[in-house]
Amino acid sequence: MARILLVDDDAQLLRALRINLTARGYEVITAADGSGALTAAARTPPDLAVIDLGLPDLDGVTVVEGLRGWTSLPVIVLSARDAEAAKVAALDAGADDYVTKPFGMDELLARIRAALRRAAPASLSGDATITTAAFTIDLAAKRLTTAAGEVRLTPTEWHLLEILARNPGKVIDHRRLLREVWGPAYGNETNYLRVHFANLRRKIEPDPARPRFIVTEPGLGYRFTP
Amino acid sequence: MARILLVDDDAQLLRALRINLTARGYEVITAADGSGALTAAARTPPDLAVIDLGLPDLDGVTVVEGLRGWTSLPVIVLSARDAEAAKVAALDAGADDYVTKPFGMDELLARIRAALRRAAPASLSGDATITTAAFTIDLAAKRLTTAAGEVRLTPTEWHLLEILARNPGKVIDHRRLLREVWGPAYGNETNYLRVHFANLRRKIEPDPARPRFIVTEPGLGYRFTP
DNA sequence: GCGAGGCGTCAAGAACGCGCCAAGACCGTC
DNA sequence: GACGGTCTTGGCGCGTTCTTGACGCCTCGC
Repeated sequence: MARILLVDDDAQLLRALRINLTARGYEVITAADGSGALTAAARTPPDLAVIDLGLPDLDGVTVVEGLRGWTSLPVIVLSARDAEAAKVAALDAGADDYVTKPFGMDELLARIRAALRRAAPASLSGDATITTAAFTIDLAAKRLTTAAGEVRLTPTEWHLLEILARNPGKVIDHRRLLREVWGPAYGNETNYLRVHFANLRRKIEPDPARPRFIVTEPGLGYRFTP
Repeated sequence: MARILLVDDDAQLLRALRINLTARGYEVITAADGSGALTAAARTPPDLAVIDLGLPDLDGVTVVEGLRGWTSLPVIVLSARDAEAAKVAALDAGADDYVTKPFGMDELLARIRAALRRAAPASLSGDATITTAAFTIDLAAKRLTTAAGEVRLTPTEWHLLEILARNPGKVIDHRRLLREVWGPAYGNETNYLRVHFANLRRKIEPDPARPRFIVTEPGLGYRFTP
């Protein structure tokens, strides 16, 4: 089920939330401060984040902005204050929802459900299979079959192919590819892309020397053309 | 701009909301009861709906379910009651957000912005295309097609064209073009512009010697005329 | 009429981005 | 501890793109 990142410096509350969420089948990872939250999100990207505004190191709004730089996962902000200005700032920074402490657990759970429900179609986007003249991608099952049979891809190769396949015809930035696959700290290591796309092409392109589906747009990025 | 459907039986509140929203550039349609809301939404589909829970005819939750049957537009529910059960019911019925009366106008506006921002990529996707008599620019996919077929542009050519195309009809300063493409340290190297615009014109103008779409404004800058 | 500045054009060298190869580092499994 | 798979890192060659300088044309002001 969905993985949720909890960020709060109140150990009590963190524990209560973790118990409630795991009891309902969510996978929970936690962080006690802002920088910890950002690294945790980069290491094991969650499907949703619940972030307290009053963190010991960074402002909650800063954390939201840090996440929004490279991912569009839903963010629910918690806050002890009822200040309207803080709500507006957090929402405009990219947060999806705002819950004021003290809150009822059922309400938070309902808001989490609502946020995940909204995000679901975007990430799973309808048919989870994409077919081209040379191969078929089953995104849900993580399977790729060519005329010659099934092809095994490494995790990184999947990640790259998935991003391209979800935006068919569009050029995807070097930076965006690096950030989404390797984390927000990356952005200039284009050699990573060169190597992994070379491997990917060798596995799925009929003629890897003259790629037809994974096209390079020099200086811009890569494009998937079905 | 975005069209918003307001549903409330309190004429006072309806008026206040309408004034605030139209002042910010939203198009507003209103309904005073549930059935009116459903027919209004069907006739002129809004981009977002704000629905009061306590309506004279139908329950607000019923209205949300009625909308969810055929559209996925974002719904924000208003309610005078602070009952948690009602919040949970509304959110699980498909509402995206829940605001308890009395609420601050700024907060509601921020929540509307957040909901619209979330919905934007799904409904606008691929809308970033500009068409002229000679070619069409797809900014999202970084594609430019003329009558003769697709044309490949270099990164700098894209950058320059994009700036002009996003401000159609407006003259863009030499300095601004240089700063946006080459960085803040540049500002006087107008020869760069001459060379790259010459290349660009050779690729996209029907008669590069007599440019029709990328016009030079001597001493000022360049202008894009669709 | 004449000079100055702005612009378009061209061509050559420099710089860059990309594909490719191969060796080393890392990690979990047996 | 050996092993296979995967990811990182560095280097090389090639083609493209960018930069740079030079030249001629046009317009405008004197």
